[in-house]
Amino acid sequence: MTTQTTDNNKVISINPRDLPRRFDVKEREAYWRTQWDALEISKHDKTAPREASFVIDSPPPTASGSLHPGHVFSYTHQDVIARYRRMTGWNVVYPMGWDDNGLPTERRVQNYFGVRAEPDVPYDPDLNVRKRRKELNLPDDEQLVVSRANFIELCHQVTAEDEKTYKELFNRLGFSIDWDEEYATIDDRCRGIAQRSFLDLDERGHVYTAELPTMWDVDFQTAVAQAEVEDRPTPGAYHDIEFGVYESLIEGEKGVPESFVISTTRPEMIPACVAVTAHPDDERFKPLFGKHAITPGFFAKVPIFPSEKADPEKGTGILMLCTFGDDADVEWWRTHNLELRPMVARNGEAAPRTFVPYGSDEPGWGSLDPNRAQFFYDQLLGMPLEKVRDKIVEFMDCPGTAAKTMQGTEDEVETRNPLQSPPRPIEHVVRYYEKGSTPIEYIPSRQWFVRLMDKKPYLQEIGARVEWFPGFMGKRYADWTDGLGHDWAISRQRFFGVAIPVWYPLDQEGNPQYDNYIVATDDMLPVDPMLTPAPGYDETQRGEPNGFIGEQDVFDTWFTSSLTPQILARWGEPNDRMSTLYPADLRPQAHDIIRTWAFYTIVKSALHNDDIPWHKAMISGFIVDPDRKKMSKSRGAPVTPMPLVNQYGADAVRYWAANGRPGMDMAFDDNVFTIGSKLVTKLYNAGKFVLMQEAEHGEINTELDRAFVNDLHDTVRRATDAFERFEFALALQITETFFWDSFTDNYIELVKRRARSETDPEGRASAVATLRLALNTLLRLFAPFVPTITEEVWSWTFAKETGHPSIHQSPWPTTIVPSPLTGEGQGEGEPGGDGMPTHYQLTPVPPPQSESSFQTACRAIAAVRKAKHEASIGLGKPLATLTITATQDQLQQLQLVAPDVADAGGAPQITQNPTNSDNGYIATVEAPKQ
RNA sequence: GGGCGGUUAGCUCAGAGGCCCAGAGCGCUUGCCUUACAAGCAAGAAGUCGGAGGUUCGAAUCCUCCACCGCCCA
Repeated sequence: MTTQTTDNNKVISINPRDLPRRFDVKEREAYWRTQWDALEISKHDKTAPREASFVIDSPPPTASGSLHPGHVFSYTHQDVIARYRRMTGWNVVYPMGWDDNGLPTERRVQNYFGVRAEPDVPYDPDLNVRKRRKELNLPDDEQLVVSRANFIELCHQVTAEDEKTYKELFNRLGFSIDWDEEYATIDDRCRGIAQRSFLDLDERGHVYTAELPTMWDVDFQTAVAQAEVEDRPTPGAYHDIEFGVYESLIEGEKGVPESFVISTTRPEMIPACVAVTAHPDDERFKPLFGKHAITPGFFAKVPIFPSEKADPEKGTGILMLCTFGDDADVEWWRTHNLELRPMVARNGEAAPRTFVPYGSDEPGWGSLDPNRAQFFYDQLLGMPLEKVRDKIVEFMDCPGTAAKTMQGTEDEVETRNPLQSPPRPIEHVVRYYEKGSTPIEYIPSRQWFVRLMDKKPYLQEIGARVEWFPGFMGKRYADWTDGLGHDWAISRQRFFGVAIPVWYPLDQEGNPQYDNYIVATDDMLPVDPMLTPAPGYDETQRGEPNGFIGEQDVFDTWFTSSLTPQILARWGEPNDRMSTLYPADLRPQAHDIIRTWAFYTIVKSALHNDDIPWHKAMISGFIVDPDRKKMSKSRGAPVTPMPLVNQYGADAVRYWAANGRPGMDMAFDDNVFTIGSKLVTKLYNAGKFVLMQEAEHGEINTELDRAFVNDLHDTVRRATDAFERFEFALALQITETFFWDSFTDNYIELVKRRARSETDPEGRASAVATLRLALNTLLRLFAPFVPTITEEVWSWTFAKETGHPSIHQSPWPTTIVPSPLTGEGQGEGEPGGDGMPTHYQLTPVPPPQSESSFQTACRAIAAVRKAKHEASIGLGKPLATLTITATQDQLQQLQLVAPDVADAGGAPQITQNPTNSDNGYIATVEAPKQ
């Protein structure tokens, strides 16, 4: 690009012939990405004080997940804010991390390599999966069993590859991420911080370990937390099954019914039934309260008690409690001190159990007829619950399971089958692990928990101190917190995760002393208790009586990712920056993870720091299908972002994303990409036109120009206001409308001739100065949205003129915006120190005689166009005469800008025709005689 | 069942007390190769602002109820 600098008194203009006719998006995007790296536009000043910094706690993506338009959408929102904040003088800290530990990666590794980890397999330092599979002649559908350490290595290998794909897209889109701050939630640093978090929570008494019924996924065989569970409509069936009444059948008590019918969707849980309940006001069952039921087939004697929570409308109104069918069972079991009969093994199959007579010393489940119970039960062994259900229904449809047979053998007793009628199919909602495909079970197991149930009001109070954009998202957080039903289960029975830094001493018999657990000391972090001995022990004592064992479980992924503000601030590390980077300023994220990421981050910040994790949370919406449904991978080919960038260019894709307001879902509509491309082209062409005008430097002295600058100021003010409220979509719209309608379609057309005038050097200088001021300003307003094209046009002359090689390092065009330089902004800012750059001031231009002069000119020229159109005169054709009819007042207004209007209309001058009726400006035109 | 959003032109969406007797882009109709731009410019057609009440001089906008769509939670 060459610029012409003829002499010092002329503006620097460009020769359009130096520029390609069309903007080569791909080539220039690649060029500017490289330039931005060289100019370090994404770097921040590590020595800057807290109040001058703007810290973005960006979401670390799971790279093993698939990229989709939603990523582009919400990450663009962040970058728009980051770029805007940089221009307003903030020291923007914009890091990026990867949240790769956890199930999605494990699953991907399992599928990708065809492997499975097992804890006791020895590590193979030279493992080559493909080779080994071949050696063992494994069929494709059989998994190779590898060691935990090998498996973890494979996870790292896969995520490293996947991260590249993400990084490439992020760079293509021009995200101004500071990659110096890159982290992964599984790297040494983050593992250390996650474990430090555990140590701190332990010290403060917020964690505990206990053997409790916990929500469990039988496929992945791990505990899951409430936040990871979702309800899904699932086909099921009601089974009406008759239970016996002990007091009546066995003891012969009069006035007590012999039996009652329970309607259940989970007949497979009958062996685990430990009680029966109905509503206390339910007349039908009042005689049963205080008595005992006999379960069909397994002949357990279980109490029948009244409970307010039983719904008389549901089923037959009386229900069985099992250990454990659902949340309510857990609650009843706890409050009524019921027996524990857990029948589901961790793999989701019926676990081996022994039935014994009541009163026996043998361990086992009591039964009035242990032999028959055992006979039935043993047929269920090794079956998944679904099969168990079928089998039990089968049992219930034969007389031998009837409770009444307790009075004698089935031959002697006239009875009927417990199953009263064929199952009645229904659809009901069932809880699933969000990544699983088999319903959640409640299985008693030893887990680690963070105590939350006692902290709801406190957590709500902290959440309320965060400023949410849009505001209603704050209510989502409050509602979720309000509805918490469990403490946070933080242990997971996985491999690729952060180890829980605890050990358990073993007693003389080699039994673990869970309550006397040993935690790591801070200087050991990060630590793997499976590899490092507990403090005070040596490795030879591992697993030995009086020795120790290390905790095998790892943390819930959210346990680490909830620490992103602390990770960024390097909490507890030698270069701890908590005092300069914490709490963060902005948490951008989508609304689906308010209950997880946002919630847990607030939990951690509250418990560790008694503070908010960030001042503001900007919540992005979702990308939905054109039919308003959630975009799903299952339906058709998913849209992947990279082809979109290739097709439309990064700026156009960003334009699309920036059109989605915070909190609002947006339909996927490729139309908007086209609009974005058009904007890019328009900026290119408008830039070319403005900068090719040659003129002397001069004052902006013409009424039209001054009025236009006045409108430009107004646009800057409104766009800035919108940005300050995180309404970037509105800011874009304001800028775009002004650019397209006011600037290119009207102002440029009005001054085109004057800008080239040979006879009016002052008017020409004024026009060119205004054009350049407007372009310069509008480019800056657009820069956060379409960084490439604005940088391109900026580079032609403005980079040199302003001394800012990159527009992205140039100041935002206003002085009213809050920033560390003006001492406003976050509310706690201090005035900027000496040597800080001053804001870019719009050239002080004197006010116009009438603020509406520009609008007047626009209305008048529109009337001229209309007249020309109606007279079938081409817009570019000259006119012999131009008469404008309007009221006296309007004509007076028009007088101020008449020469420009006449010029733009191609007329020598305007003939005024006053009228009393106000119909706006009406033009009458005459073409020149041929 | 509860909470939160949404419902405006054929499509995608702005507008949240008077500046709107209703706006943009796309699509549609008509005209224009006007030396920045045909990926453009201009002129047009097109909507009882989901429904019903209410407040008000005045309601797309505020209040109440209802319907439908979506999300979250039971």
